[in-house]
Amino acid sequence: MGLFQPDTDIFRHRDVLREDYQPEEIVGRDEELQQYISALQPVINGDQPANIFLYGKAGVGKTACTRYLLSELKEDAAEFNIDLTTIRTNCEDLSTSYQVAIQLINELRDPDDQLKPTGYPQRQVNEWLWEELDSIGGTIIIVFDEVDHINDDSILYQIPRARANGNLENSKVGIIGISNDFKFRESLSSKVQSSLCEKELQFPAYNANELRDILRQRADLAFYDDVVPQGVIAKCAAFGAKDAGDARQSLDLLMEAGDVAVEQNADQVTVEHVDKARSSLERSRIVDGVAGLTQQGHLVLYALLMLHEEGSTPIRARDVQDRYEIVCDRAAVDPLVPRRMRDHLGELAMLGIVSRTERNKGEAGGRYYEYELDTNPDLLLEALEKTVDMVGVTDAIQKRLDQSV
DNA sequence: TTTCCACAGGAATAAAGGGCGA
DNA sequence: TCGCCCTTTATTCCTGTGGAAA
Repeated sequence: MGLFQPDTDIFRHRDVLREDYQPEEIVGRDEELQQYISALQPVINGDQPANIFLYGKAGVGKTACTRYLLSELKEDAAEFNIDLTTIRTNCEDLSTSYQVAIQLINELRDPDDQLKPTGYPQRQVNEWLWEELDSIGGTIIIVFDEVDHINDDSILYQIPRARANGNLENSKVGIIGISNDFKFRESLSSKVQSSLCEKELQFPAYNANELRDILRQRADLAFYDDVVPQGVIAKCAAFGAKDAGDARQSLDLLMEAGDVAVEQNADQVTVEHVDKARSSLERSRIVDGVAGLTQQGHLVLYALLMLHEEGSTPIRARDVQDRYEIVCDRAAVDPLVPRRMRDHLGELAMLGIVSRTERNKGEAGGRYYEYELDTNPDLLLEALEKTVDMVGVTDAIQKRLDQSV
């Protein structure tokens, strides 16, 4: 027998479980779809499209509904001879309006006429953007997914106003902004709020029943018959429901569980596979999170890890600072000021690596956060050691620690 | 009810770094 | 190469905040 042989085939169409799969039918979002349809109605009437703002936690179907409705809208628009173009931009890796504009231009331009991500004057970039948009003509809907990643909102202001400001003549542009962050709306300047948030749709979290329906629908397409028992569906649904009614998490888990089953040559996915999948997803989440940190982020995490091992957590930022400065000293790196160190702690909290609890001791001690690890420390250490720039640092710290013992 | 603690986190700004056109 | 432009990381300064204590 050769080195390679086909896996046991329990997957019919594995891609059905992927994030970018577009289901033919949306489950459990009837009410939201109705509201969404009426918000998009002006397009079919040939009017200027409304700007729509969608918010709701991760994995509650905002993107899926948008994709689904826009493809329906395109078909219907064609029927009524309406010239409709839709552009989707994920702002996940874009932090400024400048980058967003470049990304949009590149999406509209030929692949051999692309802009580099930096180096042009802002005004020039804007002019190019209006040129590209105006040359399309008709109705244009631009979807900004994860719009909260953009730190300045100037593009969200400029695009809806472009026609009024004389930058566009042939095209009617509408924006759909999608965000996980409820506070994002508040953080927008009032002029953007009034234009972008003409229509607001809120997507509530899925409950466990809706999650089960979604998982069942996808599992029936993704796997062969009788491969996924109801107990597995229920377990994956419970996992998503526990966190935030997150369908994406549940689907990822189901796919990973399927992969585990394939690896083990099983002909059914079992609850044990789900457990294994869960820890493997957790592991890669941590490893990726840690790998994305800067060296200073690693040092802060390392300091917190040491404190955790000593049983000193939960701990307030200023006490972390003391240890952090020692770590920096041993690693021969200049320590950051407390304000900046707190930013790194906040970033760790955002990644879910550490958790923090607000404390308030009033006049006696003021208001502050206490931080503690929210992750398996062994996993963290493993992730830290995997990270290139930490290799030398952890070794150096370890060596000096050994010496000082 | 007012005061006040001690940090949270926003804003302004600087410095370093990297890509661009000319 | 130079000057310009944007990004990232960091510093400094400052206002906001919630609840125990006065």
